[in-house]
Amino acid sequence: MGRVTIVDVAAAAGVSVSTVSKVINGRDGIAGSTRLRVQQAVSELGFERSLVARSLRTRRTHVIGILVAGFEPFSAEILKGAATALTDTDYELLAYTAASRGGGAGWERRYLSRLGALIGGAVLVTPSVVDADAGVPLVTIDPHTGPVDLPSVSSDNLTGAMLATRHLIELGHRRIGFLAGRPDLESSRAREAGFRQAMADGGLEVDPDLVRVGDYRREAARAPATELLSHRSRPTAVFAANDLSAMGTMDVARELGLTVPTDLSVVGFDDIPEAAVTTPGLTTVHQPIQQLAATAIGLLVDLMDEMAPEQTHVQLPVSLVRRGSTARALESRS
Amino acid sequence: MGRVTIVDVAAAAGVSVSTVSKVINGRDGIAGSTRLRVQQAVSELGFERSLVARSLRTRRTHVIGILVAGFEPFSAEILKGAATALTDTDYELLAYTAASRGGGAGWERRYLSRLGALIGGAVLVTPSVVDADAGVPLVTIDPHTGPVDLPSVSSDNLTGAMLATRHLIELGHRRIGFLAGRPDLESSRAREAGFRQAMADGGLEVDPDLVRVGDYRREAARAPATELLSHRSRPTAVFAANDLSAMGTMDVARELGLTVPTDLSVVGFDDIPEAAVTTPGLTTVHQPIQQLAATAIGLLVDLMDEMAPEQTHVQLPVSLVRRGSTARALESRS
DNA sequence: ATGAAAGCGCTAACAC
DNA sequence: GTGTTAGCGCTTTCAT
Repeated sequence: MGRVTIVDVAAAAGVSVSTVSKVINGRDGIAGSTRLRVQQAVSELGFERSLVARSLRTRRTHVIGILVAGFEPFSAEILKGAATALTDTDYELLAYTAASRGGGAGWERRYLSRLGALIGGAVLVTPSVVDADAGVPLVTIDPHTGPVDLPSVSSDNLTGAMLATRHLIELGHRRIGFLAGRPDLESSRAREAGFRQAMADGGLEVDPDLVRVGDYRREAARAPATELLSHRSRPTAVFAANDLSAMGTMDVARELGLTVPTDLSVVGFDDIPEAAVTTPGLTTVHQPIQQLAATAIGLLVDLMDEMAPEQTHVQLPVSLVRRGSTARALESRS
Repeated sequence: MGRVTIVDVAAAAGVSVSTVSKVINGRDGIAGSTRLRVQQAVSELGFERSLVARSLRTRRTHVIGILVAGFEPFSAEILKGAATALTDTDYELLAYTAASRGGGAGWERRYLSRLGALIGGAVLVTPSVVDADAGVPLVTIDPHTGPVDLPSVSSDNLTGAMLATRHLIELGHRRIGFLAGRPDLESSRAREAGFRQAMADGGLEVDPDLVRVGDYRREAARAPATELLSHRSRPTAVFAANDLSAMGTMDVARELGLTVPTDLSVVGFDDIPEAAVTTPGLTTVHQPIQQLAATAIGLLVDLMDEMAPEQTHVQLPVSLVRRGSTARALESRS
């Protein structure tokens, strides 16, 4: 038998659909006996109301959308953090992404339109462009650089990048390459700024030839990493703007016959779980990704409850995690 | 301005909504000039059709649902695998879960009802009870034990458990505890069977006191693990039915002042990325989780295209990954 | 080639 | 206390 609808329940209980609707929504003004009859019909038929039909009609659901450009390690951590933050609440979580790579530019707006009122609010993960109004409360994680000023949660990317770069400098590296991330994101800019500042602080200059742009994906890092590593005077260390790019760089290094960390030190950013599994383990800047998510969920829930959150731009601290992918620079070794 | 609907587009283009609908759905029987005018209106207004309204009307969407009991490491890997498998197709991916713990019994059916035709098919991850018919094609990953026979994808759990147990036996362990998983899942039963068989093969008997039941969650492992480890004659090794339980066991061991692997060896199952990050790293049975997902997606897409998949029950191979959480048994050490 | 109208499952006025 | 009705945004006959 097909899906059971409110009409079936009404028929079974011998009442009208609006009565059923009132019962399942806990409205009052319903005789106790009627309520009972309806409830019985509901459980007998195993009725569950359609989120779709309901959201088409009302302007609010209890579903939180997490909109991401793709399911990769970073967003997966976000999902875990969001779920944990929502444990034992009655919210439901809906993560959405187009399968096609990155969803294309402006995916956030498209997803939001497509989902409509299905979700009562959304967390946008690394969004590029969003026009402020979507009809539902929005919170961003690691957002783009730009004019629209949505509540946001991010890490202290500047400090993180300085930590990573300084670590390399302390190991004696002088020629340090930088593999940047998605240029549209604030995080990416901050990481580049941190890199440059730490280099300047260390009295080193940045060779423009040793700066390349990736887009945070492992595969996309291959081309720029290859350029970096086949440079006639190649760097002895590379700071990649995220772990996936760093892993891509290590892939390329291996193919080029370079040993990490002997011939090349590599530092990433994020500290996704995968970073510990590479060989050698990846030295990286730890971002509290799950906390980022929990914080975003906190802000969003406040917004959905029509409470003004206390802060609308939250920045969380980062730290350096040393693993096996970095070592003293060759020339400075005994 | 509120969300732009098909009505707005129709008004802007000076045509009826049905004409707009035909254009955006590529139906023919539309004058070229009209089509152009509509398309222009669509892009000018940034119109994106509502998945919700559409799915209410039609009986099929291009959205694949991944229904999970929660976003934890295993399901996160599934998501990554599914996304990778669908790269550059025009499917969209929607992962859904209730925030409340586990979603309650029968969550699969509830989610399915709530989502209705919003999704054109679904992958059910570790489902307990599903009545076959949901109106859309369904594929399960690591399903329950029971009568309903949906297409399924799982790992060779029996062999995996034997591998893990045999490894412990080879290290000289004799008192080996087992921390089982969700009893409703086929995987859990198979892992227990594998454990028992390997024990028997090794000429060891299973002490019923050393078998406890968890439910695959880290926190839920605390109680049974505590019982196991505070047993008067405690085991020198524990095989936990999944990594999260194994990590919970290590948590308890630490609190009890036991050092892993010196005082206690621990083996898990799954090889989630987190397993490599524990201290010491967790020895575990590697399951190709992302491949499980890719396989399930393959079956589902066939079903959605109304093609009969070649096989409906797929089992993937596993392997043992040795890390730091296992060592020779104390009594057998020099 | 185009439009009017019905209807998907539900909720919310408003009537009785 | 309960039922009737309109309508959310869309697709789809069926007229015109």
